[in-house]
Amino acid sequence: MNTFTEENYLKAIYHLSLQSGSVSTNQIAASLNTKAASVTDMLKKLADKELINYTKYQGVTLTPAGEKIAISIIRKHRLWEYFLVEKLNFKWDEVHDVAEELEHISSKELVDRLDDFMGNPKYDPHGDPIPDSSGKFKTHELKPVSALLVNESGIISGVRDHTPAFLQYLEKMQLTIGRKIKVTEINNYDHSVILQVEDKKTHISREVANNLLIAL
Amino acid sequence: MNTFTEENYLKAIYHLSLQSGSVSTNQIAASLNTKAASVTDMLKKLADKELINYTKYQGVTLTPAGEKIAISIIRKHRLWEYFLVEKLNFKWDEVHDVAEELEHISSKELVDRLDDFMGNPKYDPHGDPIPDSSGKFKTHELKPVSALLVNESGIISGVRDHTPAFLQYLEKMQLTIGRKIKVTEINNYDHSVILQVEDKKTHISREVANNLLIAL
DNA sequence: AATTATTTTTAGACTAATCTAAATTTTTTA
DNA sequence: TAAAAAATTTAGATTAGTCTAAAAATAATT
Repeated sequence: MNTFTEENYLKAIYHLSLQSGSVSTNQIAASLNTKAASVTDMLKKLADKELINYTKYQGVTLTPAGEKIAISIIRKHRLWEYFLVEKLNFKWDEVHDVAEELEHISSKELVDRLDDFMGNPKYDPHGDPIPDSSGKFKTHELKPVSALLVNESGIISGVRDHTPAFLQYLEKMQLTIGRKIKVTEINNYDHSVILQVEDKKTHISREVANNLLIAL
Repeated sequence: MNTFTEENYLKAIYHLSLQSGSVSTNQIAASLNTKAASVTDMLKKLADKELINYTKYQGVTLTPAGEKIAISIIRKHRLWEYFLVEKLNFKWDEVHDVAEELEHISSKELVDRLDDFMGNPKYDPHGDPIPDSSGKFKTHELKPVSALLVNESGIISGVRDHTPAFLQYLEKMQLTIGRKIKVTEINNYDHSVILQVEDKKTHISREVANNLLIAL
């Protein structure tokens, strides 16, 4: 088995890889709030265990074994988030930290049973896909609201920013997963957007429009 | 906050205290599968944090602060066991190790909501009482089946041995929590006991009778 | 009460994860 | 392409938890 710390490194590398391919020491350090020197030490250890491909100064990628572990942690994280929101009535902005702890519970049996108990959900409360027991999941194609033109519409299906502040703002604006929205106007000075949400209009900034994702 | 290890020491000391009052270094070492030297080191640390009363060579007791933590860990352990059995269909002999991990999840909010979600159960799957949110719980008076005389009866309400082997044996014999039993015969050579359980008779050894607890 | 046996503590060492500061390598830029 | 800047690694320490072996204290027994 791996330590919590090793799991957190693998997860961080996985998430960073999705954007940059190969991941740098500093990227990992920033993402884990630690120092580059600490990262280097851990990279050596993970390389020894053949969970990452690492050559000095060249950045890292996950090996298949490392990716498998990363995905299993993400599966646990997202299933627990779903549980917290759907069964224990947590709000979607309150679950992250608790799920960060729960994701390290090792029992595969537990996670698979939890999955069944909840009816095998496909997406977590933030719209992120939940890997199945074998690690497979859909990478759905989402795009930011800011990519829509006037009169185009879509269904809110994810967020690019998971911070409580952003999630609380969306909640207040009723911009939650599953809602249908339509762009009625785009301000071409500040790129802010006016949306038709159900029966009322909502004005959001460019930044919010960039971080709110929709499926067409 | 405290580390997992500290929590495990406090829990062990709590359980051992119930029987012996003051707890010795060797008792703790045996209970945690560690060495006496390691225990001494940890006792110093816990004493520094004022979670235990410790004087060299004299054994330890928990301070009120230490006891509060121990009980909160036990609350979590038992609630998770209840969850695993009642919601996720684990068997009562399968839950201990998973609960040993889950009990260290720190969020009090999580535990209290879990408690409510399950309808605030009073006993865990092995019949042990679940402390409430403030740490209070009934210490019910149980006695072993071996203390019953012929023709006396009672309701199975707890076990003194929590090992999977014992629990599986009880399951097989249908000697599970809530069942009513009556002693029909006691063999005065080996002290084995013949029980009436529902509509059939079951023969159990003295050892089993010692570890099976009933409420009158 | 003296000696033996047991228990407990201390001393010193090891691993995992972290850090700061210095050294090295890579990248950028003039 | 050489010098400066940025990124990364190494060296050497630190903390938490553990261990073995030896020393010290307590308990048991003759």
